Amino acid sequence: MKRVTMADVAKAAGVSKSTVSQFLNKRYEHMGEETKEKIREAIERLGYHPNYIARSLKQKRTAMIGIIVANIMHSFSTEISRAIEDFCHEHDMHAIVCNADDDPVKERKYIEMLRARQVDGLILFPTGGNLELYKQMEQERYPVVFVDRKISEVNIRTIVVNNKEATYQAVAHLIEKGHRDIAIITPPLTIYPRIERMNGYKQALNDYRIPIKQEYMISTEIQRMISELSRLFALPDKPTALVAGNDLSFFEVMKFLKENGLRVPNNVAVVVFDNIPFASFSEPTMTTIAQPAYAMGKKAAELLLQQIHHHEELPDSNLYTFPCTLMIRESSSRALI
Amino acid sequence: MKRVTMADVAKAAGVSKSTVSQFLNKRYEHMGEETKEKIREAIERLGYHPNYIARSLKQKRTAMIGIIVANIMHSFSTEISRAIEDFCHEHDMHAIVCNADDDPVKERKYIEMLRARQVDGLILFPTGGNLELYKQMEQERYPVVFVDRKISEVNIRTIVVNNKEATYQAVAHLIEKGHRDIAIITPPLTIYPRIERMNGYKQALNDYRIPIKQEYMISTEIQRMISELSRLFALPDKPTALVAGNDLSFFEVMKFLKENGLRVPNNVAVVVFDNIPFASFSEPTMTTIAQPAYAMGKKAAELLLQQIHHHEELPDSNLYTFPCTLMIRESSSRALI
DNA sequence: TTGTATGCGTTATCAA
DNA sequence: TTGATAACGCATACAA
Repeated sequence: MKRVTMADVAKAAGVSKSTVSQFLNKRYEHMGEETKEKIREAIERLGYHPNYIARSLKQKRTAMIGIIVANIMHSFSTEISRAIEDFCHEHDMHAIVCNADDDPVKERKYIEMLRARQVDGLILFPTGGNLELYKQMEQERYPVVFVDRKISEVNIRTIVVNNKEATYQAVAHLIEKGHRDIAIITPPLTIYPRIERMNGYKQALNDYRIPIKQEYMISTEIQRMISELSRLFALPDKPTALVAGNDLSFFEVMKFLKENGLRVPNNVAVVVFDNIPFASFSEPTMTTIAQPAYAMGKKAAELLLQQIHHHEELPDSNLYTFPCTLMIRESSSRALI
Repeated sequence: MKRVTMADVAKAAGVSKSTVSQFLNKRYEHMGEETKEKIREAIERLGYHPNYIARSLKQKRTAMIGIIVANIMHSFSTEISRAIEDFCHEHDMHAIVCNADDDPVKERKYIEMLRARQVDGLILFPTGGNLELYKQMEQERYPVVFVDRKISEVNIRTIVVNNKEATYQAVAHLIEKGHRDIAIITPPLTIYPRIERMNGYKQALNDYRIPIKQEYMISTEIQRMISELSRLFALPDKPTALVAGNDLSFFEVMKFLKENGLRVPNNVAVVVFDNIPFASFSEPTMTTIAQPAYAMGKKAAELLLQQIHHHEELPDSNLYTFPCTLMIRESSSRALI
């Protein structure tokens, strides 16, 4: 398995390495037809394939970008990654996807690993736990785009959705269907979008003059959700509607309801913040707050490649907010009388 | 953003490049404590980070492997990828995931791209459309593991499941519940596992002396499934049970049933070949033929890293068959009287 | 214990 | 139009 190099090709074709290099880079404007043919033949005969590692070393670019997602188990993450990959593909770039599991230590490790591998830029779902590192990249003008979470301490282009407004709209929808006992369940309020979603929930209740009850707001680890839900539904004034703060919370909710023989929407209405692949054909169909993940990923890739290729200055605003769509389906459509 | 190199560190610390290199590779058995300290300090002060590209060029290894999956939209693919990544992670390797979309042209392109990037090995869901390329890798002894599909023309380690037996078992289960009109729907029979599943279906019917009907066996593009299902359920002897050959087919089946007001399992029993994330809490819960995807991915990674690190010879048998588990749930449990 | 010299496979600069 | 030659940043054999 000894690799054949450019030098081998050059020797076989009876020309110099530089000529072969020219040929490979399609810079054969003034190259003798006969020379080209010799090289072509030698490449074919030896089965030569260029070594991108060597090229990258010389050119100081790898044509690769890194993606560090918060949690690969969220379909939101995979959908965004897919969009980024598609965009990269169209621009002769490649993407390496890493999973930080919402852990700042892993995040740091991956940022360092990817930069050591000389990726040309980074798309990051920031945990928020590596401020100095973010700042360092900012001041080095290393190409970076943040997705899903705003980090106010740094000035880095960021793609987010209108978490607060979208949740507000969903809660308003439930209220208009007659619900007043509306609970919300999210993972711990450690990151920006979860806080914003919770704020949207509170704002809606406020605006509709419905008192906020602490016991209706659950923010806890996925593993503890089922037990918290038991507590919630043991209350004398149990909720008639439930907002799941993301897809993983929603799965826990569904497991809980199933186990306890609670029917949707008859016993409780459900709305979930996230795209659920089977929402449109589950029984019942599920009302979702759909994030435009594909468009967001595409935009992130676009912004990153812009930085990589044109070294552009940051515009005045570096926050790109995408609107969500409330997809009203059966799980929340039954009016409460 | 000018990179700081080992030479910079050496100069700043007042030592030579090689000493710094020794230090970085933890070969400081006989290194002066004072020298170490100087180097440590210089690295810290300059913010030096090693360049893995340069290191890879020299060492002729990148500590990266490539994964080329058939179709990233299958949860099977993502689950396997995740297992491979986890295993790599434990062994200080990294994985690049590419999506061939079951297209031999894309597959070839990715194989060439990944090898040009000098990945140390490849895990491949082979399309079957690049035999010469597979053979070439085999004879070059380039580390490769195949997953999901057996390619009989080459002698490459391959991880598969017992497609035929598992499908047989699922169909037998339906028969024992009283079904005799059992249909099966799969994507086109272009690849090994789909053919095997279909064979398992036929074998079961044969063994139970149930005549095989051509019109009960649908193998077509995802986009055309809904219309084929319409045809199927317009038959005078419409089926009472349906086997979905994979997750994407299953989604089409569910969409179709929903649109046509057909209930599971009352109007039709359903079994699906693939892990469905929500199978255990959907309404009804879904009977699945569960593939041990995580274990398969782990094994694939293990076999690959073995080849990479130990250049081992192929054992007598290069086929690793994993058994599936029939998870009987509500969608198929109602006995037909 | 540390330094010098050389090479990894490519591209870029400049001559010829 | 093509060819020497010097980088790119690191690792390593060998010398000091």
